[in-house]
This record gives sequence, structure tokens and C-alpha cells, in this order.
Amino acid sequence: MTARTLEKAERLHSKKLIQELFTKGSSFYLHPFKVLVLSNPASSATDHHQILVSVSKRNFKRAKDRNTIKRRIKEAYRLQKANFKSSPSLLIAFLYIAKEVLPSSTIHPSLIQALKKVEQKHLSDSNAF
RNA sequence: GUCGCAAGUUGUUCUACCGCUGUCUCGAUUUAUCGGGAGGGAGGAAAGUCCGGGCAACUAAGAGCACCGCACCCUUUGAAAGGAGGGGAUUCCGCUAACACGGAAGCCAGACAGUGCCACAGAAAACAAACUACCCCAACUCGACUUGUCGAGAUCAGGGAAAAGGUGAAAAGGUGGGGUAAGAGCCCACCGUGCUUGAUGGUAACAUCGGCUGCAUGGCAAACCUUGCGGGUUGUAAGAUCAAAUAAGUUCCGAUUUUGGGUGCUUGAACCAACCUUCGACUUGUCGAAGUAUCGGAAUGGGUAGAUCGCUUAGAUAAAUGGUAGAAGUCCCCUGACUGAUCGGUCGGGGGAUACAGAACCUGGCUUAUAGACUUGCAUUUUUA
RNA sequence: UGACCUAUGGUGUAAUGGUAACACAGCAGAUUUUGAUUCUGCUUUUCUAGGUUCGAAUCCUAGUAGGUCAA
Repeated sequence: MTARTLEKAERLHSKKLIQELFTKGSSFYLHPFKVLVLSNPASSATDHHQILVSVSKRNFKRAKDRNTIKRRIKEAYRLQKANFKSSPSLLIAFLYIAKEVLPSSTIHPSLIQALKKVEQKHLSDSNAF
């Protein structure tokens, strides 16, 4: 797989999977994100994670702000994902919790921390089995 | 020149690397994926959803009521709402003794078609009537004398008139004069205001002049309402096509059959009887005729989940149009040099800012947001003449 | 995306176009030896701006914020 791409297959867009992720998935907070993780039930088909970025309309009235935050998170994931394992496929949701628009220089390191935490929690366990 | 306010116009550019999303094309194969190439990818408001139109469904024979919207005149644009230009009246501001004049504003039809409301205060808040006060006058009292009249006072009933009555946002035309018992547009002059199928000017709204056997008949229609004109209702989550699974419906096929009896035994077909349902008959509680339920399979129509279309030379569907770095442009601040008698100009250096805002069927208006630049108008202050 | 609704003290609600009302809460004071109860007082730009009207919480227009429905 090429290092720095974010194609449609890597984004989570199936309604059923989203529903499962939000009902069954385990979550943790890491400012400015709330992260939801679940191992992909259809993992045999894919060899990469599927991610989902969400910014609530309650905190950001303007569509412009929501767009910019989503773009920054996606860009950060695109640049950083090559440094982490991708073998057992996971569903990951990044929910933006902070009340104000943060610059990408602060979003990048916190997303790296979040990815590290995901790796410790899930990927190491599943590799042991 | 400085510093604001309002309206209008405009709404930064380039390079590198890494990406996103449609379209076209070439190649590969696993036939729906991968790889290469070309070319496309936010706005003046995409926003608010305040009005519309297209489009779609429903209803369809047409009409009406209700409801909603619009409302000075002319030209123009438009399907309409609305926009643009010009004009008229009204109100406000400036100037003025006052007009005239200049500027600004607005949902500028109708209040004798009807209903309703007008708090408090006030005599009264609307067909002008009652009340207080006013005037006339018989009977009555007093005085005079010419002895039944006159004068004065006061007043019930009756009559006159609506001018005076502390209020209020608003009080029934105003001022002056005549008139009268007292008064009153009752009459006259001026002013205001209304009507006018009178004349003149103007396409018209309207203006000016004239006339009135007009001024007893306020204000509110962004209260109901009336008049004229326009609108059928619901919205793309509309709707169209394809269409699992499950349950139930219909049709067909197959298998089995509620209770008791019945053949030596088991099972139990046919058969007999009973029960139940329906129909018919009459002798009204009997007779006769017909019928039943369950399981499995197939077909069928409707149509759910879901998918596709609707959807677009931007066209996504947990929703693309981006990120990082650099450079340029514009503006602001600080600062150096040169020039220029102050304000300035030219060439440099450093720092900062670069708005409002993100399509979701398309489209016309309206409203709101908006850095900087430019144009116009108004205001502030400074210098020179 | 489309269609709608609402906004009144700190909270929950009233109010025909005519002095913004009630309950609870909070604060202060009085009563009491102290506390509770009770009594008195205070706390409001009726979401914002403009208009109609003699006079707007109410009527009209534009905006702001919050909410509802359509899966």
C-alpha cells in the first residue's frame, strides 16, 4: 500500500458498520478528540483501517469551520498512518470535542498520541492471539 | 490633507511536493477493480429561507367559499413577486416673517358598506345627546300708580341654543365683525378643509382657477372588514424503476385428518354414528343436501429493507474542491538614507494583516455578513488663498 | 436538505393594545436567646433593531438564539 493516500475505501461510510461502531465500540478521551475503536467484522476482505471524522454541529454553527477541522484531521491521519500497524483492520472514529478551531500544528501531535494509544490497546492484543 | 459614516463596484496571484472527487481515454486482467495520460472542480452572497418560477406527485368536469399575498401615477424589464428610470401628493429636516427653494423618508386603495375599539382623566370619546352653567316666560313676591297695567326680582312646567365647562393623544372648523332675548357658518371677510360629469395644463397621478342649497357626521384598516388584482394542495426525504428476507393473502399440487364404533392383533382407508358450519323443507325439532382442518412445495400480485435514477460540461452522499513550504501583490505600523523650507516624494530594512464565508434538484428576486482597494455623497478637523 | 415553532426576574408560568402579575429560589432587614416559620423590601433593556399607534410584551418587517417534524 502506498504511504500517503486516503481513498474512499479507507473512509467509513457504511451505515451498518457505523451503527455497530457506535453501539459496541470501546472509547477513550484524548483532548481534543473522543476516539471510538472496534475491530472490523469484515476484516478478511480489507487490509487497512477505516476511519471516520465527525465534528458536531452543536459546537460549530458554521459549515466553514466544520469543513476546515475535518480537513485538518484527515490530513494529519493521511500523513501519519504509515508509521503505525494496519494488519488487523479496525474501525476508528475521531469525534472532535474542543469548542474552538485549533491549528493543525496542535492537531497533529495529539492525533499521533491517539494513534499510539489505539495501537497499544488493540493491535498488540490481537497480534498475541 | 486628516479622520469617520452611508451607498455602489470589485472580491489577490504564482511555484514546488503530497493528496481528494467526477468526466474522457489507453492498457491490464479477477468484469469491476488496478495502473498511466488528458482535462474539469465553490460564491457575491453558495448563507438566511423572507417571497416566487421550473420540475414532480395528488386531484382532475368546471366553478365558488375559506385562507394567503399585493395596492399613488407613467414608462420599461419580468410568467408573477420584484427591479430600474421619471413624476405626483404626504410627512420630517434645513433656510425663511411666511411662501418658494434644497434634502430625506416610507406596505401612499377605502373610515357616509357594516361591525368593533378609543385605558386614565373629562360634562361628553362619536347618528352629537344628556348634565352644569346661560337666555325667554305664566303663576308668585315687591314697588309704582292711571286699578289692571307697567317696572324689578326669582322660578316649576314649557321653550331656545349648543358659545362657556379645569381633562385628554384627540373635543365637533379658526380669527375678526355683524346679528340676537341669549346664542349659533345664522350671515360676511380672510384662513383652513371637503366635494365637484365646471374650465385650463398634464398620457396619468395631480396642480391652478372657478362653483357648492359643503364644513352635523373625529382617530385606528401593520383591528375585523370592503373594493380591485393574483395564487389548486404538498415538496426532490417529491417521485420513478428494480427488488431480497419474514409474516399474512389468493390460486394450484401433494400428504395427513376432531370424537366414538368398526375387522383376530397393530395402524387405520372406506363405512356408520356424533359434534360444528351453511342452505332448503315443513310436522318447530326433526328430516334432507353440501361442507370443514393441518402441514409441505410452487406460482402470484402488492410492496418493506436495500439499490439505481431523479442529480446537472462542480456534482458529492458520514458528503470532494485541501495540506505544507516558499515567493509576489495590496494595506497598516516602526525605522534608515536621499530629496524637499513644515504636510510630503523616492529607494531600502523589520514586523503584522489579507475579510465574510463552503454548493447538495435547478433558477429569479429580497434580506443579512464582509478585510482591503476604487467611485459618489455627507460630516469632522487642519493649512493656504 | 425541506417544512415549522418558540423567546417575559435566577427557574417555571400569567397578562383584551392602556401602571408587566404569580409561585419557587437568592440577598438584605424585622420578629426570636439562636434557628425554622412568618412579615417587609430588592433583583426585569418583556431576545435585538426599525416601524404602525396617543400609547406596543402584544400588531407589522428584518435579524439573533434555541427547539420540533420528515429516516
